[in-house]
Amino acid sequence: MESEGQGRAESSSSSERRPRVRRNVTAAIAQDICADRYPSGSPLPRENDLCELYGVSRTVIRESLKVLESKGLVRGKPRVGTTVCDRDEWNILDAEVLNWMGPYIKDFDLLGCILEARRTIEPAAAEYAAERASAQEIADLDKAWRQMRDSAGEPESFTDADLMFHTVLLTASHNQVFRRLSSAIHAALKYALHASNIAVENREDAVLVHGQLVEALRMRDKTGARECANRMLDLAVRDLAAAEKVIGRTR
Amino acid sequence: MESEGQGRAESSSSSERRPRVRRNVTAAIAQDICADRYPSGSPLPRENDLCELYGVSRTVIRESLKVLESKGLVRGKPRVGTTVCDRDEWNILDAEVLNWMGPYIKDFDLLGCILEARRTIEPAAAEYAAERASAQEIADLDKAWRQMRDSAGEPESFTDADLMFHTVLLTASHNQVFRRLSSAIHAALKYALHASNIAVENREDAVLVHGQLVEALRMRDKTGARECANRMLDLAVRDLAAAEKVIGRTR
DNA sequence: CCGCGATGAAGATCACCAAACTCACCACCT
DNA sequence: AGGTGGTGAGTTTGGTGATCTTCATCGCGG
Repeated sequence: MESEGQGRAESSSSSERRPRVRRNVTAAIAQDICADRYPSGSPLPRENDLCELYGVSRTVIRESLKVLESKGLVRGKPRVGTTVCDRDEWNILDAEVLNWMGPYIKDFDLLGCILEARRTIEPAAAEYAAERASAQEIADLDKAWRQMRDSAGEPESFTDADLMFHTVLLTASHNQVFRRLSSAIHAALKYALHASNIAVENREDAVLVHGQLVEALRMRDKTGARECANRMLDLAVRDLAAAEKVIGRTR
Repeated sequence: MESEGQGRAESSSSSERRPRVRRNVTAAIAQDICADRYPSGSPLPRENDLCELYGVSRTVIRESLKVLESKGLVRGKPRVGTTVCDRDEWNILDAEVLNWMGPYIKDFDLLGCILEARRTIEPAAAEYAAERASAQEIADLDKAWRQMRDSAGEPESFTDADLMFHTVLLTASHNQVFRRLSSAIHAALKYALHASNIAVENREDAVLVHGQLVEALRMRDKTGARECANRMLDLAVRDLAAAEKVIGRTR
């Protein structure tokens, strides 16, 4: 109607083509939920209000809510409204959810759980990878490792390489469950590693162990791979603890 | 033959009396995809055609497609069409997806992967459960175990109890990732156990090991719990192999 | 061979209708 | 007279269909 605000003709001209209005709206609502703007257990505004709040039509809002519902973030009951689900009903194994939560993960509890899971899963994945990884995958791991080695002093690059390393490792396990888990954990890892890299300055030991793991995979040494993964995770535990201390002190 | 298959009506919540047309449509499309009616990599019919195929309006179709897209089953490109994603892009860690796939899991590869993952995860979860399980959770496990013990000859009841047992076990680990995984694996397990219970007649050993696990948890015996879980999974491996042989012969 | 427009399909909005849940009000019973 | 219970209006989500916009694609013509 009158107030528009819905960039109709001008906004689509040159700057950003946005065929994805809905995607942004979904993310926006999700992030508002993650940021506790809409606290757990309480109702969301009415759909019509959400339309105005986010400046889109009700159809878009509804599609977004359906997606959010399918990921367990909210539960829409027929004529009573949409309420935010409790955090442990969220599908935290979904990459998108984790991405939305990422910046707002305040409790180290979740990061701890993920680390615990990694501690369980990655050694096994490394072992499977030792017998199943393709040459290409080993090469990718090696490439990621070299990037880690060469990017001392560049936390950005280091984190990227680290992420790549773990993603490829899980993929190389050739287990569909682990593979999927990797894409989910990727998101959480991004923030955990970021925190770690802030807190920990000395990454040489991590580089060393990662390199040994690649070597073990190359040798198809299952037990060696498992041990390397274990040592890698020992370091991760240490780093998370350090990060927790730093972050905890900061706030 | 062609339609329905919808009969398995949500074992989850009790008063599930939501009219929910869209939910059914989403499931219908998803199951058609899982049944390879729309093969991987090929385009879905146009949205307007889907409207007629499933007898609903375009809005409902679109909401369904958005949900499906958010779970990685399909990928909608702006003005090109919606295509079915490759199977390994599907979010198989999503309970709904697994439920849709369930009846159509034809490759024992996925079941094998899940079993592999369980072999990795459940012993660790058992160990964590040994130190963290609440009295209530142990009681629930005990209850599930007794139901297993007492339902010899009733595969239905036995499977239910078995499912309950593993779900509670994962929950009792008090690790959010495992917990979430449990609700996902639950769906797959349902079909795997069903197959196993058909193929294997003697469940006494399974009952025995499950009982020992409960006992270990009660004693807070971490290594004992881990060992029991390992033995449990040895049986599961055996059972899946047996099931594979039987099913493989059947078709 | 290149560009230009026609075509077509998805993205997005709007205006409805339908169903059912809420709540307040009012009548009826104790 | 006061509490209980039914009823009806209003509200809110579920669902439909028409309409407009925006581009990707393809074929035609310069």
